[in-house]
Amino acid sequence: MAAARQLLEENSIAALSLRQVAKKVGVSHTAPYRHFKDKESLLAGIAAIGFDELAAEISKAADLHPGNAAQQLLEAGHCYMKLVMNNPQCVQLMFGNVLPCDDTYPNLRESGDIAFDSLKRIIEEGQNQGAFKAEDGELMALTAWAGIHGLSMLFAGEHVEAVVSLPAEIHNLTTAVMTTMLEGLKA
Amino acid sequence: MAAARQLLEENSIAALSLRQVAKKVGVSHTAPYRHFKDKESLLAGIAAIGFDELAAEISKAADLHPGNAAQQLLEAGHCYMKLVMNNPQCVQLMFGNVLPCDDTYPNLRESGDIAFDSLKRIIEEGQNQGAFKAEDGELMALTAWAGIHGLSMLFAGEHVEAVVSLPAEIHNLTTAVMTTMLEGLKA
DNA sequence: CTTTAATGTTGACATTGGACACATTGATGT
DNA sequence: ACATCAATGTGTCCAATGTCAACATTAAAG
Repeated sequence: MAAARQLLEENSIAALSLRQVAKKVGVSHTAPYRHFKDKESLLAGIAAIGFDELAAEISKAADLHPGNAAQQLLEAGHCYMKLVMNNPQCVQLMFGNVLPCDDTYPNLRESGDIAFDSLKRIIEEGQNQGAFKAEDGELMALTAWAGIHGLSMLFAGEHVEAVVSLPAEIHNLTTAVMTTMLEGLKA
Repeated sequence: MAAARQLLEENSIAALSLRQVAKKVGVSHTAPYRHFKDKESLLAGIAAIGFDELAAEISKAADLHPGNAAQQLLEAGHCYMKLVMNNPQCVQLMFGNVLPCDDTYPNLRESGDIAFDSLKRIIEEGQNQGAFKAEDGELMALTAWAGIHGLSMLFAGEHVEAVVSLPAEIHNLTTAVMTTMLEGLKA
């Protein structure tokens, strides 16, 4: 899976072939089928790891700023952005319509839910602190998720002017956009 | 291209083959190469059409509510969401990292810019009306774009609970999320 | 020492993207 | 009327790929 992930990021998602992975690992071209039913199954495994890393990053961001939900959310946004920029192809796998989102891969769905929960915890903590308005927490978490997600996807897809390709610039822009979005969440 | 687009939405983006398209149109499997250099080139053409339709939808939404920028933005969001839900695979093509975003396909980039401009016009009109705060319009447009984009991508990827699959539910949820995001843009 | 599950190997097959040489055809200039 | 030529389509061929089936190895378990 490590080899597959590396090859995935080196080339595009469509260009990843099981045979390449097998060759990189140094086994025959059908050996991967002993570990993964499908090509899709391997991809689902990689995507699940991506969600796990995302959840870990968000939780870590929350721990960094105890008692300050707005700061936690901002920090989580920066982590989200960083992860997307560093693993664009993997993110494509996680959020693109490449994999079925039904219960074909229970691990995948579960990992995704855990990541969303870690974000929801930040929102709820902010509500308890009185920093965020006391509306439907799920809905507010979805709003925050959508904002960060959309921004990072636009960046990863290079749909923002190429001027803003320096990490520092991205950081500033992320802060600006998220600050605006935070306005709507505050109490 | 129409046949290709239909096949694209019927199956996944990876499953689309030029040969299928050729068969559907009733020509030999190499005939498409007279019109498109590449498979990628055909996909780029489809993606460009997608951006054109998006731009048209946003402009139409703006015309629907003259003088009310907030309402225009909300309407544009609903159009965006509708378009994404109706053409998920095409959107995948437009925003996924499938196609190179440099100047390999000038039409593609241009169509994308036009769509973004149509959104930016709404923001600027809102600023002129005094409805939106008078900060960097480009940045505010990016914020709005990110929010709508993220939300619709999450929906299209079925990352939101399956309970919310009815069109009416989606409409309500979109309104709720966008209303929250609008807060940060208002004067 | 046998059994068995895990893992790997070889070989085959269909599908696909793409290159190439060749045929058809319709408009154009003489 | 006739030659020219660009646009379009056709058939053939090849390499890469996903997947399957039959067979080999090997290490743990009884």
